[in-house]
Amino acid sequence: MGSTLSISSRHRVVSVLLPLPLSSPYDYLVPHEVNVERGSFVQVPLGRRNVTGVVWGASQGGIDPERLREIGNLADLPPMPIDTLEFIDWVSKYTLSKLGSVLRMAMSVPSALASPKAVQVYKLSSGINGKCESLPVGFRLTNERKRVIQILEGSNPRRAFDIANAAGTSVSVVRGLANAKILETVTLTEERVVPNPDPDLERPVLNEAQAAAAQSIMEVLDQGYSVSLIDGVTGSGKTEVYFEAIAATLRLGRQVAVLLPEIALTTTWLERFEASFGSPPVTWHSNLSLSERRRNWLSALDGKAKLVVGARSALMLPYKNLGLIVIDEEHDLSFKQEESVIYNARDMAIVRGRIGGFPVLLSSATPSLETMDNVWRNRYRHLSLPTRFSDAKLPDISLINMRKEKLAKQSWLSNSLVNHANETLKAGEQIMLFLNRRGYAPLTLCRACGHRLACPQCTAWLVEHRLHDRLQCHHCGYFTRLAKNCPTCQADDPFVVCGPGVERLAEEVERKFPDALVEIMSSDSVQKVVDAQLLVGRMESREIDILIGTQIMAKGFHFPMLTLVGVIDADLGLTGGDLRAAERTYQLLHQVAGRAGRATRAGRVLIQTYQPQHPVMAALLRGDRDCFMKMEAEERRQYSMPPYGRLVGIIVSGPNLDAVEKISNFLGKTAPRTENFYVLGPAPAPVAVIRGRHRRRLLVRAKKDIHIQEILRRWVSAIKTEKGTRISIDIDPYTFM
DNA sequence: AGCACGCCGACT
DNA sequence: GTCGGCGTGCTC
Repeated sequence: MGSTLSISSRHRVVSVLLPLPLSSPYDYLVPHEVNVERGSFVQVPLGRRNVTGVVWGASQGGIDPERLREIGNLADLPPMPIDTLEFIDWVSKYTLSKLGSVLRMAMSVPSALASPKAVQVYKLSSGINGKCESLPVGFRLTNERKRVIQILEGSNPRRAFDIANAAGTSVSVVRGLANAKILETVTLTEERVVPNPDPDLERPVLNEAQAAAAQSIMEVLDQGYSVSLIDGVTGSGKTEVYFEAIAATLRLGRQVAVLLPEIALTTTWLERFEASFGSPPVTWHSNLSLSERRRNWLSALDGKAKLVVGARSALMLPYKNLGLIVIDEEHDLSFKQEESVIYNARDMAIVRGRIGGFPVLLSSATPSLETMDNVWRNRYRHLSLPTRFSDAKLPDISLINMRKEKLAKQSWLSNSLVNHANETLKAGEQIMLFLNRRGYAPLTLCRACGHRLACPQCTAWLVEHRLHDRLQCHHCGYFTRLAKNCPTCQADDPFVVCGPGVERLAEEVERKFPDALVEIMSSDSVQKVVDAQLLVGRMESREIDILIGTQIMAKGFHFPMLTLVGVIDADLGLTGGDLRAAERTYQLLHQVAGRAGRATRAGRVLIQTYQPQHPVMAALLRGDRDCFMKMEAEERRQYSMPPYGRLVGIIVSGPNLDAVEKISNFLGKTAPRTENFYVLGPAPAPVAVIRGRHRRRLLVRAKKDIHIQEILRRWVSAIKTEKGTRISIDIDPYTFM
C-alpha cells in the first residue's frame, strides 16, 4: 500500500473497517514488525473485545493520536481482494447503508480465522466390501445401510454428514453402521478439499440458436465488462448456453459465480452442474452449516472455488479472481434483499462486473422491464432463444371468463376446468392447480357481530391453516388456536371463513374428483429441501394426480406427465397499488403455464380470470410478451416510473406511534421538493403495524440522472431518531407494504 | 454488533 | 437498601 498510507515518525497509522454497523473505518497504529496492506485481515482491539476487520486504507485522521490503539494479529489469510473492497464501498454508497454493515455481508464467517478443527471421517472396516459379502452373522442389511456401504466402497473416508447426503439417508444410519463395526472412524485434521470443475467434459450438443448465443458470448468473454441477456422460454435451453460460458471462463482460469433464486437451489439443480462439470459446485446459501460456510468462504478467497452456485448473498463473497457472473431468473424478486442492507443482487452484480472488468449474463424467460429497457437502449446484448428445445410443444393457453361462470357457493373451479381435468385424469395424466394463497382461508369472521380475526401485533388478518390447526399471521410469527367464542360478542362457535386458500381449494378438488390423489404444495408443506425432493418423487411415481400449490411450485420443477395447468385466480396479484403488479403477474402466470406439457405431450393451460380483457391476460393468451412489455414500458414512461424514473422508499418505524409520526412528519416538512425530486407522504404504510412496530412511509420519485444519494444523505441521514424509531431507506423499492 | 452506563421497579 | 430490567451511546 506504501504511499497511500500515512507514515508517522514512530508508527504507521491505517484505517481498519470492522464488520459492525459503523459508517467509516477506524484508525489503528501498525506495530513496526507488522506488515499490512490494503485488504489485510487484522484483529484489532475495540472497547474491551477483539474484532476481525479489514485494513481499508490511509488514516482517516480526526482522532486524538493518544487514543489510537495498535493492530493485533494479522490473520493468516490472503488479503481481501481490492475489487471486493471497491465493491463494498460502492454498495454502501448506493444503498446508503453503513460501510461496516456491507463488510459484514462479505465476511459473515465468524470462525474463518479459527484454526482448522479435527474431523471424524468414516471408512469401511477391513473385510467389508461394496458387494456386501462376508457381513457378520445377525447383521440386518437394510436398503439404507446397503447404499452407505456402496458409497464408501472405493471412496476416500468421508464425514457422516456427506455420506448420509450421498446415500439419501440420515447420519444415524452411518453411526449405526459404525456401532455394528461395519464402518470405522478415522480422525483427520480438516483439509479443505475443493471440487475442481472440468470445463472440458462432454456436454450436450447445442442446437442452432443455442450455438449462436453461445458463440456470441464467447466473442465478449475476455473483452472486459459487458452484460448479455439470454432470453428464451422455459425449455429453450438457456442453461446449456451459459454452461458454455462457464466452461470458457474456467478455461481462462477465472472463477464463476452463478446466482439462483433461493428456492431453485435444489439438489436436482445442483446435479445439473455436477453432470456438466464432473464435480459439484461450491454452494452458498443461508442453510449452510458453520463449517461449510467457513470452508466455502475461504475457498472463494483463496481462489480454490472455481464455480460457486448460490443465492443472492453469494455475490458478496471475496472472490480472488472472478471472471463471470450468471444471474438465472434475473427477474426474480428474491434477488432483492429487504432487510438491513437493502439491495438488489441482480443490479449489484452488474456493478460487480464493471468493477472487476468481466461479463455478466442475465437469463430469463420473462425478463424484467428494467433489463428489457437496457436491451432496447443497446446497453445489454440480447441473445434470443426462440424455440423450445427438442420436440416439446408450447402449451395451449386459454382464458376462462369467470364473470360468465355460474359458480356454486364455496366453489372456485369453473365447469370448463372441471371438464378438462376429468379428461386429463381419464388419459392418465397429471394436473397442477395454481392458487397463490397459503392456508385454508384468508379471513375468518364472526357471523354474529362481524368481528374479523386480526393479528394482535400487525395490521393483518389471521389466516386459518388447517394443516397446523391454527390461525396464523403472515407478517410475523404469531399464531393461535381458533377460539370457541368470539372475542368481542362472546357468541358461541360463530366463525365463518371467507375466500379460498390452497387447503380449502383442495377440499373442493377432493369433492369433485373423489378418485384422484390430491396433494398440496406450499411453503407450509414444503419447508426443507428434502420435502421438495420427496414431493417431486411422489409426483414422478404417479402418487399424485392433482397437485395444488402456491408460487413455490412455479419454479424449477418439471413433470413429464403434467399436461393440464389450471390457474384458479389469475387476478390475485393485480390488486393493490403495486407498481409492478402487471409485470409480476405476467411473469408468474407465464412461469406457471410453462409447467404444462414439457416433454413430448402438448400441454393445456386454463386461466380463470374476472378481467379477461386485461393486458396481462391478453398477452398470455396471444403469447405476445414483447407487445405487453412495450405497453407496460409506455405506461411507466408516461408517469416517469422505473425504469424511466427512480423511486426511493423511506420507512419510519418504531414501537411508539407518536415518535414515528413526529419523525415522519418532520421528514415530510423538510423534504427537498424540486422539479427533479418529488416526495409523497408521509402516509401510514399499507401494513401500518408489523410486530408491534408502527410504520409510516414516504415515497421519493426522482429524475433518473440526479445523484439521489447525496440529496437523501443531506435530508434523511441528518435526522437523529429516538425511542427505538428507525428510518430505513429502500433505493429502487420492489415492495410497497 | 457487544458492552457499559444509567435510571426506575420488586426482592433477599 | 440492592438486583436487574433494557434504553442510549460509544467503540479508533
